[in-house]
This record gives sequence, C-alpha cells and structure tokens, in this order.
Amino acid sequence: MKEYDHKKLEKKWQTFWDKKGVYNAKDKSEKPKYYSLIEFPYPSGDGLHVGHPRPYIGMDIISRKRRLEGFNVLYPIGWDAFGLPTENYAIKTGKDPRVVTKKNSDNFRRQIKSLGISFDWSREINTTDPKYYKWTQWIFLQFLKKGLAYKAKMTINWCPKDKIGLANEEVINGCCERCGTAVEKREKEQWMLAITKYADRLYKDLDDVDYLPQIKLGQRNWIGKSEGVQIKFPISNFQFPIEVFTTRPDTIFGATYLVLAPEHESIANLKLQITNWSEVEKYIEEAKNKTEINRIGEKIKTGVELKGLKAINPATKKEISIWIADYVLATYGTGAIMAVPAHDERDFEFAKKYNLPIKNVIEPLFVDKIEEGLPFVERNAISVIVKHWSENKYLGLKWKKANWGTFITGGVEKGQTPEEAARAEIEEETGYFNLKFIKNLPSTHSKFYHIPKKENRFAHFTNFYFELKNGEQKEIKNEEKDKHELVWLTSDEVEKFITPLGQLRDWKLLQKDMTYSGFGILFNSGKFNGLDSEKVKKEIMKFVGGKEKTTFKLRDWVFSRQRYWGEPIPVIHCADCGMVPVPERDLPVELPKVKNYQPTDSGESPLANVTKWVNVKCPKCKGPGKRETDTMPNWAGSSWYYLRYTDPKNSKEFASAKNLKYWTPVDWYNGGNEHTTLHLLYSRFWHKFLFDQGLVPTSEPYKKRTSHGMILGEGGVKMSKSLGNVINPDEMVKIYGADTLRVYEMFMGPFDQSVAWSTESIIGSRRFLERAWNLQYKIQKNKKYTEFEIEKTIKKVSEDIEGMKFNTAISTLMIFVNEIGKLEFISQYAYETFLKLLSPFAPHVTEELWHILGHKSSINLESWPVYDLSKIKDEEIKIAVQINGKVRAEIMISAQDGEEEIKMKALKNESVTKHIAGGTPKKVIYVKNRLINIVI
RNA sequence: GCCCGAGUGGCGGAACUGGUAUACGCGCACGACUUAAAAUCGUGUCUCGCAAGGGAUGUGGGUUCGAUUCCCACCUCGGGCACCA
Repeated sequence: MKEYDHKKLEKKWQTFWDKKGVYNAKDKSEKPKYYSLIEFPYPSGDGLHVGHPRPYIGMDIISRKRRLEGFNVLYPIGWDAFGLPTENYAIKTGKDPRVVTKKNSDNFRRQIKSLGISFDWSREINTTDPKYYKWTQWIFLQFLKKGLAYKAKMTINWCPKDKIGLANEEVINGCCERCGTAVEKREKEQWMLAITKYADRLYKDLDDVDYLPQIKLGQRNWIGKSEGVQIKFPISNFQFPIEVFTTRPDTIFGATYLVLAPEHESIANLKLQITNWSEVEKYIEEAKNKTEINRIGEKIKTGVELKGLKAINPATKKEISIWIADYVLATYGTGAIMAVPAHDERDFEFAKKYNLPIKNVIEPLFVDKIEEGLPFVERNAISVIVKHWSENKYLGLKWKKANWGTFITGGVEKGQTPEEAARAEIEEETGYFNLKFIKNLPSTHSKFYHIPKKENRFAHFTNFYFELKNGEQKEIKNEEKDKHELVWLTSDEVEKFITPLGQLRDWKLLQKDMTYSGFGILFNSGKFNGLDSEKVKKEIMKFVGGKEKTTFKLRDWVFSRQRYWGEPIPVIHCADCGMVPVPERDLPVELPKVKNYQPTDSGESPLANVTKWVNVKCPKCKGPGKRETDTMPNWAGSSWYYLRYTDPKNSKEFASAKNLKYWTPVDWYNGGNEHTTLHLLYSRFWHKFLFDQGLVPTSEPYKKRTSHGMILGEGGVKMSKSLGNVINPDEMVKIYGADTLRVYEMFMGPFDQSVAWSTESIIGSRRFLERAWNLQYKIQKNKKYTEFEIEKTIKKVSEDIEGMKFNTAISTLMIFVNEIGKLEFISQYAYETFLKLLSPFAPHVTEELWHILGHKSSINLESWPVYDLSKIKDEEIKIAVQINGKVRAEIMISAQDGEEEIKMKALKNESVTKHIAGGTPKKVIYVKNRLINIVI
C-alpha cells in the first residue's frame, strides 16, 4: 500500500498544472464564459495568515466546479499594492516601496501557489506597475473631462499622525481608521470625485443585482436615500426665506423654532439684523474649531439664538425664534431644520435646555388585538394610573372575563369632563376617593377588541396620573367586583401586568421623558385635525408650499492624498493656462524616485520636494508649469482592476472592447464585509461612469456578490501580530498538506460567518483524506455496489457548493466515505464520481488518485457528475410515529403505500397501541415520507 | 440610541419550506492491534432515571396536532451606522 505523501504529490501536480496551463482562461472559446473574482490582496510584509486564503479557496471550489461543468473560467489574481503600510515602512527604513512591494508580492505568490488555487497566473496584475496605473490615470482624465473630477477648497478630515486627508469612509468614530488618532478639521484644496451625481443610480440599480441582502442593505444605508420635503420659512424682517428639509411635513404645526447649522450661508447675510452678533460669531468660531470627535462626543446640545430675527411658521402663521446649533449639519439637506420638539428627540432635548415651546400635534394610535370584520365603535375614554398612598405601588384591574390587565379605565359620559370621568371611575371601580391630581399624560388613540363587550373599539383616551392621599375606601358594588379584581402592583410588575399597548406607553412616559416620533392622529393642526398624519403628509406639504426633495447621506469622494506611494494625479498647473490635464500620450506620469518619503509638515506630498519632477513645461503653452503633487487614494486602482484582468497586457487600451464584451460582467464576486461600503460602492461608481462613456458594455460590474467571514485566532479574538496568535499557512501546508488545510478551512463552519481557528481540529480533515485515499484498495472493477449512496452525495454536494455551504458539502463527503468504508468492495464508478466531487476541495490528492486509477489526463478535464433522481428514490422508507407530538415508534413503509394504509400500519404498531391504551385517536396527521402524528 | 446578524453538547457546528433536535468533525472514555507508545480501527459520549419515562435549542409568553424554525416581550454577544431632521 502506497502512503499518502502530501509533500511529494502536491509539488508534483502544481508543477504539472502550471506547465500545462490548465487554469488559463481563453479569450476565445466555444464554451460559455464564467468570471469568478476574489478581492486581490494587499501584499503586506507579514505574509499570508490562514484567514487570507479562505475566500480564495471558496471561489476556487466554485471555479473548479464551473470548469467541470464545461465553462471557460476566468479566475484571476493580482496585487493591490499601493498603500500606507508599505509607505510607512519606507519612511521608517528608507527602502524603496517598489523593492518592498516586489519582495512582498513574491512571498504572497509563493504562499498562494502552495495552496493549489486555480488562479490564472498569466493574467497577474499589480496596481503599482506603471503599465497598470497608466490606465488608472487615464480613467481619472476621463472623469476630469466630464467635470466629475474637480478641485474644491473644503474642510477635510485630517489625521495629524499620518499627515493625510481622509475620506468620510475612513473616519471611524471621529478617529483615523488606520491609526486611531483623533481626526482634525482642516481647510484644504482637494481633488474630489462627484460620486453623488450617481447616488440615485447606485441606489436604484441594487434592485437588479444578486447581492446578499445584507450587502444591499449596507450599501443602501451608506447611500442614505431619504425622501422628504423642502419648505420655505419666511423671515420677518428680511426678504429671503430660509428653506428647511424635513421628512415629516405632517408635524409642521408643531414646529416651534428653526435651527441653522453654524456654517449656514444665510447667517452672514443676516448679520445686520442680528442683535447679538458677537455672541453668534463666537459660537460659529468655536464650532469650526471643534474636532470631529469632540462634536460627536458631546452629549449636550448647544446653540445660540439669532436675536432680532423671527421666522414665520407657514402652517400656523405664528412667529417662531431662529437658532444656530451644531447638532444641525451644514452638509445635509439644506443645512437648516424646523424643530418639532414634541415629536423629535433631538429637538426635544434642545427645547428643554433652552426653554423653548413644545407643542404636541400628533396622538399616537395603538392597535391591540382586534376582531377582523367587526366595525369600530368610537368612544371617548380615560385611563388613570393611581399610586398607593404610602407605598411604591400602583392600582391595576385584573379582568375576570378576559385575559386582561389594565389601569383604571372607562368611558367619558355626556356632559362629563374627562377628569370628572376619571374620578368617578376610580371611585366606582376601586372604592378609593381621596385623590390628588398630579398630571395629565399625553392623550392617545387605541384600536382594540373589547372582549367583555364583544366589540371593536376606536377610543380616544385622555390619560391621567393620580396619587391617593389615604386608604379610605367605600364599598365596591358587586357588579364591579364581578368584572374585575383589584391588585396593587410594584413598578416591576406593572410592565408584565398591563396588556394594552397605549397604557404601557403611559407607564413608560411616567417613568421618563419621551417623545413620540411616529405617525398618528393629528390635532392642534387646524383643518387637518383628526386625520392620519401619514396619509395627509403630502396635503400638508402643498398647504405650506413645500416641494418634494430626495437627499442622500453620501458625499463626494475626497480623491487626493498628500502621500508618495500612490498614482500621481496627471495634471499640470500653469500660471497662464490654469489647470491642464497631462495629454494622454504622455501617460503614465511615473512616480519619481525620492530620497525621503516623509510627508511635508505643510501637508504637501513628498513629491513636492522633487523639483526636477515637479517643474515641467505646460502642455498647452509650453511655458513653465508645475505638476500636481497629490496622489490618488488606495481605492483608485481597485476600482477597475477586474476590467484589466480581461486584457492585462494591452498597451493601447485599458482593455479591448472585444475582451470586455466577452468577459464582463463578473459573474460571481466574493469579498469581505468590510468592503461593502467602500470598495464595492466606488467600483460600481467607476463602472457606471465608464458605461456612460461607452467604454464598458454593462451598467453594473458584478452580477453576484457574496461575502466570507473572518478566521479568528484561537479563543475567538482577532488574529494579529501584536496578540501573537497568527497562524501561518506555510506551517500547516508542511505538516498536513495543502489539501488538508483547504478542506479544514471549508469545514470549520459556515463560510459567511467568522470562526475561530483550531489547530487541534485540523487533524480530522487529514484523517478524512487518508480514509478517502485508502478506499482505492477496495475497488472492484465493473461492479456496482454503491450507486445509491453516491447519487445522494452528488445531489447534496452540488447544491451545497452553489449555496457556499462548503461545511455541509464536506460533511456529506465524509458520510459517504464512512458508509462506503464499511463495505468490502466498492465500484470504480462510485469511487471516481466521489473523486470528482472531492476534487474542487482537495485538488492534489484527487488528481493523484485519478492517475493511480489509470487515467492519463487531468481530473480537471472531466465533467461534473450529474445525479439521477430516479436512483435516489427509496423503496422502503422509515418514518416516525408520534403520539401527541412525541416520537413513540418507527415504522417501515413502502413507496407505493397509500395514506390510509400507512395510517393503519402505524395504529397497529405494538408500541403505538401500548401508548394509545385508554385513549381514542382524535386525529391522525400524515406528513409524506416523514412522520405520522396521532392526537389523542 | 438606531439598523442588521447570532445565541443548540466539553468545543467547531448540523437540521430542507413548521415535521424524528444534536448530522459531520474535534476532544474525552473504554476496547482491539502492539513488548510499549504513537498511528489506525471499533464502541460509547445532551441530561435526570435501575427502568418505564421525563427534561433540554438564551429567558418568559403566544400560535399549532407538532416550533431550533413563525409571532410578541426581554437578556447576552458580534457587526454596521451614529445628532442624516
């Protein structure tokens, strides 16, 4: 018996595949194409850890299956090599980033190749290769031409440690994403890309792609589409109104003041009218200097009134005050809001602090259980929370005819005020009468089914809070006693006891201040009183002359970095001609070599010091010009790399139209969750832009997108160098082999979830492969022993791979090996089929076994097994017999048996009769081929 | 605070669309082989109980003949967003 020597055979087949180019995609083929893609790695100096290959193996399995299914597969790889770690390393050591990148990517390549992943290495790309970034620069020039790349002076997020401007996406909790330093604000000229021009399409077109739901959701949240209304508020002694953005025009009758962002442009124009200008100016100045983290970190809202000015609420026509406060963002909506403190938590908080009027205009509507079909009886009602005279307890009514718990409640009779009704009800229902009115709680509406009265109610509740002065009590009528029982509830008990949602809310309101921010029934709202606020939103908008407006959270993309290791922005500044794009024939603008990689303190790129490179002739007038010294962000090269793979060596175009037409869009793109909002959105944006220029054939780059979970260190913490828990795949490959590592990484847990690494458990995957290896000695030619098992296996493995349920696919293969291993002999057909199914997971050992069986060509050139459903049908099926939902017996039925026959069989079963003894079966439920449930 | 996702043996995790909970693997225990050990193979392994039987899928309710799966409330963990009007 030959031993399974992974070292020898893995090396052997890797060389074989390489030489024959079995994984190289053909640009022309009879076969249908399939483009599978993973996110190309950043080649760091630390090398690969076991987490890196997880997505590569996953998509490798998909790609290998596709090849066997007859597709011409493109599964490429390259290096996303521009970026800060290499640059920081260069700053520290003085080493040329080109040299470092070369060394790191060589190491990555060696490591990835040792795993036997079926990448088409002939198409390897590198974003830092001038032949590549020539086209990154070229695409930038197209943006520039169309006015979508522009320079703007703006407040940027500045990381003082990295000395770099950050995009909003790179600021986490007001800190630099990379180093965690608090981000400052700086005014700087920056290159911008107008991604907001594409916001609507980036949002809408998500409907047409097959992304995992949470990925779509992530993108949608990030784009932050919000459909609202812009409304003009006239200013009392000024000719121009102030416009606000709101999604809740229905609350406008409750708008009791306006708030502008400190940066709002109208403020300067209103300077003469503002009587407390110095105070206002001071506030604006302070707001400007606050760092992002301070602004977020401050829980307490601050603001200043613009005295001497009043706005007119266009709904109530009343004068309201105007404030500036930094809780309003200048960059969102119109930079101004109408504040509705009664129905917005932030406004509520602000109003309380500055004693501004709070006006309720919406009464919430609570819908409890109702009886379908019955009409609603309208009622005026009261609900009262009554506190004990000495203890911290509250009165509750436990209803006898219904499973209800309520506070004191009842109807308001004609001629009664709600308070009179409340007092009367308390006395009637509880006998207590020494009451002290404390306060009203906001009124509510409720829809509910009144069980004792058997009718649907639509009630308007006026709500009270009373305290008892003492325990004096009158006799309660029997009639009331029959209805409900009186209980004293502690604070903790109240929440469990009270049934109606509206009363629960009263209770919560009593505990703490709350605003109601949902829709409901309008009041205090003129002619709209009594109407459903959601339904009349539009009418109210028209009433105040507002217009519909869609806003987005997404902002334009800050596209320049003041760093060395990135693509130079191909622009020349000329004193006479202004900003001149570098002519396309002069591309690429190559990065010059420098002595010092340190960014300058002025915030300029180190390139600014390379005078020889900076000073050039203006391409237009041939006069003296200066190169732009900003470089592009790391995201640039990765925004279009998947297009380059289709034609990686083309020196005339970024990719030929022919190849793009053949290969794009990407059929399946798998990547990390962390790129849902950045890379994925950016590349969709670039792709749509290129599509609009007629440069790519589709409007979306990726048909399907899935994501994988991280591999964590043992114990479930993040794998990192500083924690010392990094597992190097080299070591695993050496000890167990690439196939074992591959199988284990896929078997560990669900592909889309994070799992903790366990070196202890990897042995199980090795044992499985060894058992599979040993099966070769059980083959008997031309005999069919095991067809039934293999058919089931084909079905399950095929389906599981498509759903990326690799863990259960492997478990199915394990079950097959365990089952078949018990037999004396196995058929060659079954074994070969099994090898094909296993080959995407463990390509080396299966290739070896394939050849041992006498085949001369690669298993990669075979075809994926197809299962025959007719063979799967069992003749005899075991089903469970339950009695009252508990399994009591198992019976064998045959496929032809009718339902009645099966039921009879079950009822006759010995163990069943024993359990039925004494009772009579009321009902027998049969679930086809699964179980029978007998109800007694 | 808001929005997602998840809670199942000692551990990683299975369970299709509401239908026999704990597949598969690790670990552990025992046995076989061995002078011995490792490796391998076999058996067992949620829990209480001698058994009959009972109880378990974060907690508490609900719907159902039947719930890990659906509904409501809550707790814990992970991730995303974070004054977006």
